Amino acid sequence: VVGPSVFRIGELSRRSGVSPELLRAWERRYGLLDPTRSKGGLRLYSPGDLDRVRTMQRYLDGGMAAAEAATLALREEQLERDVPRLDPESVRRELAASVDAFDESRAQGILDNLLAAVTVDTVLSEVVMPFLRELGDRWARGEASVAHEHFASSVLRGRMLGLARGWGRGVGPIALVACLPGEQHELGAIAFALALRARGWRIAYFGADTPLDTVEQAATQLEPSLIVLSSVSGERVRPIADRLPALNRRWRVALGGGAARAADAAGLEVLALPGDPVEEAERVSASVPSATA
Amino acid sequence: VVGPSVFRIGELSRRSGVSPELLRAWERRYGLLDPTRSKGGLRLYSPGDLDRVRTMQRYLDGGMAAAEAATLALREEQLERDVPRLDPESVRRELAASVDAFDESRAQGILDNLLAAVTVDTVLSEVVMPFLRELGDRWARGEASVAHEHFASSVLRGRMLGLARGWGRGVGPIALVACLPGEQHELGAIAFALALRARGWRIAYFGADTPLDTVEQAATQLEPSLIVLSSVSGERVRPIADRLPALNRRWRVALGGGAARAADAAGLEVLALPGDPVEEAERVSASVPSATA
Amino acid sequence: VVGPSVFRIGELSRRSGVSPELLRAWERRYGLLDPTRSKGGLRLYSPGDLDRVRTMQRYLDGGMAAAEAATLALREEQLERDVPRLDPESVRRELAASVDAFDESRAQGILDNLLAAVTVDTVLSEVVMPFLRELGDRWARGEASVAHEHFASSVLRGRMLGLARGWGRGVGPIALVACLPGEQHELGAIAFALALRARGWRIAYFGADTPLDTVEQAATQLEPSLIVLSSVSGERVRPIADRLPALNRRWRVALGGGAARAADAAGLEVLALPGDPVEEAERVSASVPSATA
DNA sequence: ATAGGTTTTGTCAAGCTTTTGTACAT
DNA sequence: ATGTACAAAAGCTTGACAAAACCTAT
Repeated sequence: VVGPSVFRIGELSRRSGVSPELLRAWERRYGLLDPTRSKGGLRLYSPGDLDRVRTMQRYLDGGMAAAEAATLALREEQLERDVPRLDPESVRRELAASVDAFDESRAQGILDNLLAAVTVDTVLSEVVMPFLRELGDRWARGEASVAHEHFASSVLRGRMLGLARGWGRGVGPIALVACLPGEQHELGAIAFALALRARGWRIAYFGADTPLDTVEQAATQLEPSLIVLSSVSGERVRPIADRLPALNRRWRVALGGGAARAADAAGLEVLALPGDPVEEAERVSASVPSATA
Repeated sequence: VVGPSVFRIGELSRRSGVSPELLRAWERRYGLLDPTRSKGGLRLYSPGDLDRVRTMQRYLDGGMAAAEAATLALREEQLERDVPRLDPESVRRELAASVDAFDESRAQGILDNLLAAVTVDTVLSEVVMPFLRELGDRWARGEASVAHEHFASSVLRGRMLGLARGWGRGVGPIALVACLPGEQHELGAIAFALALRARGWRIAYFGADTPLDTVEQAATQLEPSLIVLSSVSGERVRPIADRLPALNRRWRVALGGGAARAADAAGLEVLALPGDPVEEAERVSASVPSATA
Repeated sequence: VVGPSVFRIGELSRRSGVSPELLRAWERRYGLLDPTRSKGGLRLYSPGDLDRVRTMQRYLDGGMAAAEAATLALREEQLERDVPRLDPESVRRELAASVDAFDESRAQGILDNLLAAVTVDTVLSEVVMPFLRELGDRWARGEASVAHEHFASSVLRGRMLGLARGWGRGVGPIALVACLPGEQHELGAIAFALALRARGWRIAYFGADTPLDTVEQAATQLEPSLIVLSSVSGERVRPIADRLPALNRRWRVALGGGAARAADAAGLEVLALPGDPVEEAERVSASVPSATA
């Protein structure tokens, strides 16, 4: 991430304007730099090291004392000058770190920055969904606890529902979104609903563990253009498989997440949305006639 | 959120103009500051501490005794932290205070809190639009400067255009939104467009000072369900009044803001939207047939 | 023009300007060259070897020591790689296509991808600014309409102001950024401000068409380390030329864009920033040593 | 506000090693 | 052409020092 180690101390000094002695002092005292060494023991610095020295200089110019300047230079994020940007990989890593520390305000800050820089679609498909997958994997490997998973999903759920505010309003086609009976994981469903909303749909959202009767009753009243039922695990499908055809006759029914794969396997005729919520939303949305005035 | 502890007492003194001895006295006597310490025992202050000192100075300048000033400075911070107030009145007051101080970051924070709690519609009609009106009034009374108006509208515009991201996507009816030729104030137009977006419309936005030829050309390409032309002042209407009927024959044309009142007066047959952007958007949207699947 | 495809050490020396002894030393010490041999044992070099020697020389001139220069010359490809493959040309073409179609959502998608791949600096100087220039050219040639220009600048402005969120926060030096009276094009000013932000500055931004009184008043309150006034056209400078010296005495004033060239021509003593916003920001930032509060 | 002591930080020096261009002998 | 030698330039480590900035307590 920092580039090859190519400068000796003299060159770093020339480029930064900091004397070699001082560079060594900063290394020794604050660990500002950690150069690799040549075979003979000479320090070798990378372009990233040069950046770090310059950052340090900026803080010094700003009136900070060396020790504090160095601390800040070492953890760039703290200093709140972070330009929002999206490197999905590192954002996910940061998000993971904040979840590990149960640091909600940091997590919110990361999401704030992200949303300031980039569309909701991209946040969902490049950060949120991959992050959830990774968290699941880490949990499976025993590296993350149930507590972490709970924490992460409550933070993300709150944030996404914040974005969702008002999503039932308007003139677009209506999608009724719910999780299958027994299913507690809502995030996939919410992400899908948000992506539809970004495409002008109106959303009626029913959350986790929704009985089919509820769905049917609501649908009778709302006459949605699409009913989306979601579950992570495919096992939620079997218990209600015999009721889906009736539902599907009357409305257009789609299954999302693990349920989609199970439905495919079971030969159900419903629309399957097994993939990334944003992509599937795009696909579904493209297949619906557009509104006219 | 006070930030990292990075200033030694000398720097805090330089930035606040309060001597180090006095800063130490305030700490000892009133507990105004509670700096962390370096390994060697030096005081380390955060940017938040600097704010507190400045608040203290404000009270002192106001003629208050040091003890009282300190108590108030401490209490004020307490209040800011505890009360995530949603009372529109006080939110507008806070927003005004942050604009008076040209404090972008505080203004953003207020808007963050607001948007986390409340729909975009509400933010627009309860806070942003009234705030702009008040700012205009204060300006007319000589209490606010052009500088404040410029600053405020930059911040709000950025924020609202942030919310706008992706508003061209989807399946809803298309609204072409622009400001009349010569009109530089975009905020009303953006607010209206956002409110339409919240109702599922697709937006094509062309910004300030848009020539009618431009509008016509874009409309030919996009075939919008509605063309919205906005201006604060009614004077922008006369120069183009003779061209509106032709436009209105081919598409549905609406005028917003001051332009609406002027158009009414001039007996133009276009749709007039003189009121609050959100209400007008609701009205317009209700009158357009909804999309069906 | 094409020389022999192999040459002996004397010829390589003449062409590269490196003494034969040194060439042999580089071969022995760093394995920089691996010449074939003539029947009699003479070294035979290829044109590729000459390239490698020249590369080595480039690095040496760049201040690197011989061992490092050689290592880099040997894995040239490795180094090129760390510029993430981004073809600015084609991105700009795509952007142009989406603007031609007034397709906001596609434009946002392109920008999302871009921000995921490279820094804000790069987006500005490789894509946004060149794109705007091209759009201007296409407009001059009658290939793009005012509608397209309006549309594009709305989208880009929203995006850039999104990235701007929080740019007033922090501890860096303050830059007051505004467009000259009469100037409506803000994108250059915003780009410059973003580039400064990425270098640790705090930004107070006042937008298009800002009266000098406004600037002065805000400056009195903020005491910025730099005042940046921008305009595309040089004509905005004359009307206010007589007021600049007074401003410049009290604060450090810079003119950006077309205004910079006009100011130079008029013999004004202010700092001129005629070039690419990112480069100029780098230059300014290096030359303004300290923030004072 | 002052006095007397401590911490922080940039700089310097001594003594030794590594690196590298050039020179020379075979 | 090869191998060795050499000396200047640039680095390394350890240790020390003094000015500036801070501390506490009176």
